[in-house]
Amino acid sequence: MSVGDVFYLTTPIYYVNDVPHLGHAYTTILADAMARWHRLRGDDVRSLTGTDEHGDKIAQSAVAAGVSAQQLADRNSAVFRETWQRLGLGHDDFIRTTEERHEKVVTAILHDLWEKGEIYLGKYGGWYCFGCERFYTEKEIVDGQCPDHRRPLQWIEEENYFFKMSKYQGWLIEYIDRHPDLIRPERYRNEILGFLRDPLQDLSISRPRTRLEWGIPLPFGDQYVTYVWFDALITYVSALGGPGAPAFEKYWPHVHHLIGKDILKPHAIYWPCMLKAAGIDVFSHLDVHGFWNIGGGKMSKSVGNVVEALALTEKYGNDAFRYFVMREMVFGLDADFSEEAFVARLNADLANDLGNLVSRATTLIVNAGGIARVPAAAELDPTETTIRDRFAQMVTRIDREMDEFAFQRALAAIWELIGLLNGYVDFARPWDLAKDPAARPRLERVLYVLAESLRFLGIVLMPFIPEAAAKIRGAVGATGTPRLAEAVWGGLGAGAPVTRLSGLFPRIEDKKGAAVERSAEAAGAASGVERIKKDEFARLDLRVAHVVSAEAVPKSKKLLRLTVSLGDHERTVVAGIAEHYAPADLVGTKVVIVANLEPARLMGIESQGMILAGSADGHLAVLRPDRDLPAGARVS
RNA sequence: GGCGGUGUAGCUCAGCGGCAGAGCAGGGGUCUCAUAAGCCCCGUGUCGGAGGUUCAAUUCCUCCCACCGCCA
Repeated sequence: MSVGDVFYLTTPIYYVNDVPHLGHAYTTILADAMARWHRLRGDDVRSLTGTDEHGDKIAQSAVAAGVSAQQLADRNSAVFRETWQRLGLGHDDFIRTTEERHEKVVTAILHDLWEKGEIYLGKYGGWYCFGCERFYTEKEIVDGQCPDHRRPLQWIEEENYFFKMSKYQGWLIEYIDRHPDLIRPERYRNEILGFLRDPLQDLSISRPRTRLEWGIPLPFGDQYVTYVWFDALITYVSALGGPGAPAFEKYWPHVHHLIGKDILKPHAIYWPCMLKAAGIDVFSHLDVHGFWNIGGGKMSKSVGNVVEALALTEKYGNDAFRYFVMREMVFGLDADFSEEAFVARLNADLANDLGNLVSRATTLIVNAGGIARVPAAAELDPTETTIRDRFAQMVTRIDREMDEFAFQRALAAIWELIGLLNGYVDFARPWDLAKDPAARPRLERVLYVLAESLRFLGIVLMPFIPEAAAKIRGAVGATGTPRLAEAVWGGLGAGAPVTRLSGLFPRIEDKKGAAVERSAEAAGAASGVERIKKDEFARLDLRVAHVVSAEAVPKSKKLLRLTVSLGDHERTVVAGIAEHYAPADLVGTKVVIVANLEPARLMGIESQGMILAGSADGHLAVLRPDRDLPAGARVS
């Protein structure tokens, strides 16, 4: 790529039936860093994020919450917006699928496709559960019944509009073949090519209003609304004003879609076919990242997980969080997220290497009374010319790595320089030079190399850790918005006002805590029980629940299916107590449940919680409050 | 079941035909400007297993095992 390029980057348009979690944050952080990198280069950048707000799930959640779909969407969309703000993540545009500017473009594209004969009315048949308001596949069905409601399913044939996607199969395979870097990394490209070896089906793009009102009406069939995926993908285009709009003409030819691997198929298959049919150029790149596993380490033992990951930003700062997710994960692959790994990175890379370098360099300069002059290139010794040359090579390398979304390698390149500079300080020994008046010229040269290095680092670090980068630039007297063009050796003037900058990234000293933890683990190993802190216990949401109904789960000896009330709502809980309690023993009584347990599927039934019971020698007793408490009362 | 991927030092991974590498962790040494940070030194590990191709295989091929992904 060359400087001054146009760059359009999109994150997925996040579905608002969920709160922002680590996965959303990761994508948005990458997008922010990538956009900052291109701005630094001097490119004409536009970045987009937003929220996807139509569809079944939103409509259902709204009913459950007792608000309108629009109200729910407004509320949840705002949560995303606020989260990005809190994490310091910017974007040029935030689009919502419920906005008029979007609906207009969707309607226009649908109309166009209908006129071109790309859409037809067809019949679809499937097993439908009126309780769940959804179709089930043959595999999901248990004994011909809905796995959730245990009610007979009905075979429904309904008419829907279909997009003639199948006819684009051959074209798409050829297109992907001819554009090796369309889908990156390669593993996902191969996955899509593998998928395309089987026949492609036409895509249902409508839902009848008898089932779902919450969507964009089809312009050619007012009994229907548009299927969410068809609607949501078009945001990438509608945010630019749609085909023909000035922003569209400028930015669309340079679009990069950044997504997680979970939404690969709609982006790599539906979307290019839709674009082709609509006569719009296919996006230039689809960049696919992996998942964070929150499994290993401390967090798995705790109840919370995803939310805790975001809480680390509050604890350690946005920059540290950004740095960790970009440095730890190889773009495209999965990685493990744990507080231990986070703290290890923070201490080793940010505190020991970078923070300490900044601290010692600025202290040395300030102690020596500042830097007095800019040395001529000829005065540099071999170590210093190496540093100068390595900085130049580093810029080229970051550019290359960022072109491939290889954030981890771009950061590794910067940290190689940081290591080199720490070595240079030890080698040059400016504290000794300061004791010898005759060594003053040499001292000034060394300090200049350090100050200039910090200025350089302050520029290239900006996309990755913007707050720290600004502080570093400030410490060597650089102001304003940095540009990559300034990342040229020798840019720092004579007598630049250097100020001491210490504690940029304080070390996380948790030795005491770690020791306590180890001894607790040792004690736990002896007794078979691990000790936990009080706040860990507090993460359990224990509630008094009123048992509304109970029934044995068919074909299971142990399981009872209970419907319990928590006062403001009811939920289904599956308990392995059928050998000890008859359903009638429980109905009408109050029990204690773990209310924030991750839902689990038992015998095809989703259990949203766990009943507390004690057991010994084969006897089992359900815990019940010995005085009356209202359903929903908190237990602590 | 089909297709694909991965398996390399305690951990995370790079290398992908020519004497086994990095970072972290661990051990030893050293400086004192610095955030008890830095710097230097220390790694024979059946490169998952078994065959094969080759002058030479961690690297290519076949089979097997384990894990993962996509599809059914």
